[in-house]
Amino acid sequence: MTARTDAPATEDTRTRLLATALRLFSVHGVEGTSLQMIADALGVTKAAVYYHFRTKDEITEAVAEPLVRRLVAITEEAAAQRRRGAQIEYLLTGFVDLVVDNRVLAAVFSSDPGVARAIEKSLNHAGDFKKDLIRVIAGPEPDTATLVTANVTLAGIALTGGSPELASVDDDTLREHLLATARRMLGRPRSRP
Amino acid sequence: MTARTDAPATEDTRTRLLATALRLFSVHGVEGTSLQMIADALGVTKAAVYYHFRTKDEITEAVAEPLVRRLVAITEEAAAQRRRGAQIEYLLTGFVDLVVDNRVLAAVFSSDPGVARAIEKSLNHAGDFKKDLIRVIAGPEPDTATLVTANVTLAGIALTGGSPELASVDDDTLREHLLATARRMLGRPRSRP
DNA sequence: GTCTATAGCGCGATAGAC
DNA sequence: GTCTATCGCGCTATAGAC
Repeated sequence: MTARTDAPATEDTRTRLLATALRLFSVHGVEGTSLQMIADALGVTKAAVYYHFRTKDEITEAVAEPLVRRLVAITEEAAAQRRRGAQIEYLLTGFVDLVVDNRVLAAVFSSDPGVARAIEKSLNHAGDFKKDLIRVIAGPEPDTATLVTANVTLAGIALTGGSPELASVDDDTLREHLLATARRMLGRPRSRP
Repeated sequence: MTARTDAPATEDTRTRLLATALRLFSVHGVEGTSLQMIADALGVTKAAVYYHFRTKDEITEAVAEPLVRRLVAITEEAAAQRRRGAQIEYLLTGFVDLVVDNRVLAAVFSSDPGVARAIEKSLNHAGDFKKDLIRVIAGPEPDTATLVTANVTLAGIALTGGSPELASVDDDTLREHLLATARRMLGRPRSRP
């Protein structure tokens, strides 16, 4: 029973491929990364890449999947908190951690239109995770003001993580400042008229 | 002296082309819009488009130019205000107006990596307008906390303008809420420790 | 099961006819 | 000022070697 598991030996190349794609996506963006680049970096041909993934969108989705999974998990766990304050606090810390851990990639995935399409089309939940996220932050039946604030905060955090001006800031410092900024926006929703 | 001005009769087609490109960019994004689409929408061939612009980047730049010009003007006028509070207020209202007037396009231009490249490579100031913008908001020699807040706010506003969840909100309402959000973030910088 | 070779098609771009 | 023709490259697809 040494080599008879369900997981095929392909996993290794597949994993290397995803790691390579992730690195290239972070540097050149998704649309800026060609299958040829990925193949060259791996030392194989384009067709070999095509054996593991049938389309570029599938690669994009596979690279994004761990991030989206983590985001969905954070959203669900946040929603499970009893107090509203705890829900928001849980989601903010989780979201900021995610962005800081993936800096450039989070910005690329938040902004690159090709990525948004690939993710929302395939990651089976049909791309509602973004809506769920906003709903936890803004609460049930939010007014427009709250919706706008939630959108600005989350979009701003995601993009700011990959901002070149802040590349020299270390992770812990960035995390702290992003959290402080977010809390200032959303921490005490009851203090609004 | 009817047809002997320096401005060639080409201006008309060029303008139509830019208007068409702007519309298509707003719908499909820049990378999602092919020269063929633009040509078809105009009823000409790709090569005809190439008579007016040498590259797709040039079209992108030309479409973005009025927005960037307005942004640069707003930044300069804001910097010319005497009091810090007036500087921030001027820049915020101008920036929000710009975003609301161009909703989808502002989001596309803020996020699409292809656009960022095209703009920053060609619009002669070498793309420093973004830095200038942040500098007015964050003030001279800003600390990291202020930099982060400024980045989150501006990026968030630009992206939120084009957010599908807020498409049904009318311009005036959106403007009001974006401004309120921004002011809450940046309006009173002295109230920070 | 993993890869190479090769081909089709669309896109951005160029050269040159009208 | 607009067109046809053509090129190189990127994504996709298939046939077949190992």
